[in-house]
Amino acid sequence: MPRVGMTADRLTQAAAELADEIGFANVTVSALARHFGVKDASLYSHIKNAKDLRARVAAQALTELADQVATNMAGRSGKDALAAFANSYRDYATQHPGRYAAMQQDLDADGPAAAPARRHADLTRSILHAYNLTPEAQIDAIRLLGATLHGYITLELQGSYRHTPRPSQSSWQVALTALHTLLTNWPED
Amino acid sequence: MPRVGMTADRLTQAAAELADEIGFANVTVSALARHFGVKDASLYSHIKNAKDLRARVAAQALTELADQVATNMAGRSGKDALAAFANSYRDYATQHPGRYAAMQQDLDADGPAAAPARRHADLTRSILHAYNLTPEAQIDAIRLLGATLHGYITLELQGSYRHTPRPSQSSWQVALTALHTLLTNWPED
DNA sequence: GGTAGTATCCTAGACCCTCTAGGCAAACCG
DNA sequence: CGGTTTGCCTAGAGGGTCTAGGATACTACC
Repeated sequence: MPRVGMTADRLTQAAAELADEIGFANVTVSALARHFGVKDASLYSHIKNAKDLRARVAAQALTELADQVATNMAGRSGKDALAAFANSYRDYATQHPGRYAAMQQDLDADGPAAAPARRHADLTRSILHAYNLTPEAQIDAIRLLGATLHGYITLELQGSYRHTPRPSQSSWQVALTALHTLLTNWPED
Repeated sequence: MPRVGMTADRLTQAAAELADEIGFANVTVSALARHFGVKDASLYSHIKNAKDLRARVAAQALTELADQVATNMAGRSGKDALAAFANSYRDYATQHPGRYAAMQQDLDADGPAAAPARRHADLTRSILHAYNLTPEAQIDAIRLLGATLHGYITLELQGSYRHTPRPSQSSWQVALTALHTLLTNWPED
């Protein structure tokens, strides 16, 4: 029995790729073992259990995405930063639907995904610097922004916009413009 | 062996209640059979398979929610209608998280949930009557509205807003006001 | 290069969930 | 009241999760 050379990281990477191919819900310990030509039980030396595997995939995806967001936002501010931020999310979700789905699970506050999740919160806040908001307005704005983008991407990925002639790209542009206008003229009270 | 008197509808109803109690993901044929004090195999005379069961729960939830939305929106228009619509969704999701999760699955276009899903599309469109939009703007508005509300509710339910002092209710009100303002002053082009 | 130790992968097996096939009996219906 | 339907059953195959414990490929040290 030659050793395959599995490590937690290689398993996570393979699981992430598998998620994009067959859907995150179908990423099982068994499927992953099959992919490596190995018995199920062998994986449990590297991962705690199935939930742990999924959390690792989520952590990896969150890190990748945060890197892309940070890169694309570099040197931009205001509307450009907003667009870069939003488009990074949407593009990532389109290119890696399985990984994006992985990020949506209930992830434990002490799991491997906790640290990268905080990075996302910071990146989101950084967009709002240009828009001079009071601390409370900032919280509302973050929530609204996150909700809108996440909601749009989820529904688009789910296929909700496919049965209407108008291209999703147009609606997306309109949404971004609307968010920018809203942030610029945030209701005082 | 006394007969329990299961029907597809009673199973669906019980599955919906179970979903709210233990989470939609944990609603299995086995769990449902246990709940009725019956063997797993017995359920398959009433439902096609596990997927069918879940689709039925989704259909039931969609119908219930559409009824509530329609009731709460009756006689209202403009901002009142928008608020009634949005709050109906949010309240339903809060009171019935399992059922709300059921609605988010990929549901086949020919499954039991197809008809109620169309009702929701119609109800959403009816909100926009008051806001005089061009046909294309209407599509963009529906998408943006749906995305924002769905995104907000999903994130709130997921607990994303629990670790910040500001009450979610305040942010929700701000979001509704912002949506109303946006719809009232929809960007011409 | 031999040997001791460790990490990797294995077999075996328990448990849960899904679903099919076929049997028996309760309920209904003429 | 006897026949048919239908509801629930047992039996069992197949797949996923996970633990315990055994065997072997590698590593490191003498």
